[in-house]
Amino acid sequence: MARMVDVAEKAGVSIKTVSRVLNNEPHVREDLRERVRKAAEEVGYVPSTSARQLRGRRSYSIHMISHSHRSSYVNAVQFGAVQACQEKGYQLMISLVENIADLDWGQLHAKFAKLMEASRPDGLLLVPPLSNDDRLAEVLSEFDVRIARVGPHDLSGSIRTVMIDERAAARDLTNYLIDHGHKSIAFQRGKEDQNATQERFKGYREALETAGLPFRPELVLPGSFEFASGLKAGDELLRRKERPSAVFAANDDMAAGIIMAAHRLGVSVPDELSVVGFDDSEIADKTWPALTTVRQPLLEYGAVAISRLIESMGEDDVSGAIECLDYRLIERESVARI
Amino acid sequence: MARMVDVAEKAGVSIKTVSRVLNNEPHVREDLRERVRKAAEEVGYVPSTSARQLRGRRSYSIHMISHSHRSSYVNAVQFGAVQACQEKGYQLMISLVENIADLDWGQLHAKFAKLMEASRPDGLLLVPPLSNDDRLAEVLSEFDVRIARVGPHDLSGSIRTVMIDERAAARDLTNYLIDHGHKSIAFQRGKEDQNATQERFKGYREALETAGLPFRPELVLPGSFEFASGLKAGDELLRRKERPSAVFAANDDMAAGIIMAAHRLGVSVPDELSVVGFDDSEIADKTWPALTTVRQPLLEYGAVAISRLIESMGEDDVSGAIECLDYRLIERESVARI
DNA sequence: CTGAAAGCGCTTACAG
DNA sequence: CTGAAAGCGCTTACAG
Repeated sequence: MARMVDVAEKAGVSIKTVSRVLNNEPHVREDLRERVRKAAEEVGYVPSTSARQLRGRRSYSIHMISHSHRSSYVNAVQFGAVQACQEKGYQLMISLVENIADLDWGQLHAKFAKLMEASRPDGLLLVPPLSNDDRLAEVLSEFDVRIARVGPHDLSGSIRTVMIDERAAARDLTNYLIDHGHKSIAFQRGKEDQNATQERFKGYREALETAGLPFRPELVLPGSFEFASGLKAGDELLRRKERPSAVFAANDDMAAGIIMAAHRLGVSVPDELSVVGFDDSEIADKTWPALTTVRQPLLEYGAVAISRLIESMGEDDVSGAIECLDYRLIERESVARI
Repeated sequence: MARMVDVAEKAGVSIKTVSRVLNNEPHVREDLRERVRKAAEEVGYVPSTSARQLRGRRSYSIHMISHSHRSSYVNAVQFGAVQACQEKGYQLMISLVENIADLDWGQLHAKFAKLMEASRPDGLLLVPPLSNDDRLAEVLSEFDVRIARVGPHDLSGSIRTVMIDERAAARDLTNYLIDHGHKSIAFQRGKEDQNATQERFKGYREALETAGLPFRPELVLPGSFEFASGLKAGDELLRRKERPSAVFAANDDMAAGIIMAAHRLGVSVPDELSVVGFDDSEIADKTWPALTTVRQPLLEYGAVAISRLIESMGEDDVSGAIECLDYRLIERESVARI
């Protein structure tokens, strides 16, 4: 393994000059710079991460904190994050932190203290539902790390956030149903402590209001973002005497559950019931009929959040800029014109 | 941040003694051991990973090499691996290596050389399809890392392997269909370069043979393990004049595709066509009807592979033990008795 | 059984 | 613009 001294020797300079060139620092003549780069290339130099970490007091790593592996949302964000990290010479580490609701403040603090001390990441990437947890945000503010989060947020807090305008997307999707002639549209909510639930619901209501359609509370169903809750809600809804002509489920998994409930009861989708979801997750094109939904740029979430995090490492700026990315309505086969 | 000297001072011993205690090395009196442990606890000592890495020439990290994030198989294995790593004080890093088939030997070697030099993992965890690539195995053997892989293998090579007996599982599943009265059973193959395809197919044939049923080549369909290939194969199969009463798809995603093809053509599942898959992946209980399949212990794959890898770090033993875990047949609603 | 010294490969702080 | 020295926090190799 080539070290810095080897490069320095080859180029006929001191190791400090090599360090300057390789870290893109100023105060090196251009010809020396060239010579060093060439020498590094020739000896096949790769910097030792552990030495940089030890002396530089930085870890060159970012920790993504996730609550579960059973989420295609999380996995897609992770993929984008891994790619961005690889490009910038950082490592992405994954930690699973389950059931934080069960921990009191002290336990939560201790858990993260241990995690931070063991790996000392330069940055943290939070994904839903952890990115929605105010208590967690408060705990983390006590540590010296940059944080970025992904997912919808109202409050312009002090944390860098990458998201889409979920309310606008939910409005668009509801309008799509209205444009197809639907006047009686049910809405299934997701978990109550997630901003996604609130934002998507607000978009739904706003679209109804703008179109002059009545909001009917009995058409709002509870949910948990899980497939099983869609199955249950669909079953309940479809056994009613008066059925809506369409359902907007707050995510695709629940929409898939509603579709399965319809199959079981012999209700034809979309002819007797139109269904739309949200996210465009794995299952969206594997239901029958395939789901009309909104695509979130999940890979981009990860990539953008990581990039901002790394860019901010040098700066003092800890302000919580919110970055809104583009979403897209994906038209498939689960909506009928009536 | 507490360092080793702080612990040593508190305990009234040298830092070498602290190092011995914390690394469970011999040659320390029990009372000193106790004193050091207590001191470490009191000052809240957490070892510096980078210092250990730098001096010890080990990274305390394991790299999981994966081809894609769009695989619930990979994600589940990863989850098990992360947990095992956390328990043993290791870090799991994730790298994505796409399209290695497009690279020649030199490029492949260069790609991995770069990856290994940048992060210097102590071990590598390979998952399908990368764990099936003989060329990759050859390239990796040139580096000084322990390797473990997950997934089916015939050959008792020189790489530690964690798997299930896929052939036996495929036999069981085929027998399940036969026991339900099916005599004409189609089989959809997966990707041809994966051992899973070969093993599952062999199990299917063996079961037919044992039951005295004829093997009919026209009932063997090509596939790629992807949902779309199931859709295509199902469509082709169901348009034939003579249809089998059951299909065994080499994984769940294809089985889900076949079910969708049936819905589209108005063929009732399972009444007119029974379908079984393999893996028990995310989609298996979200199809309609839900899939009868074989569950692989994916979390356990990750956990066991990581444990074996870490255990082997001290040893010289580089033999490629194969470890077979238990599988389980999951009965759902996609098979009819005829 | 215990410890003093050296050194892993870098970056920081300082000097010229 | 360039470099010699010190040191990050451990483990290795050696001595007693």
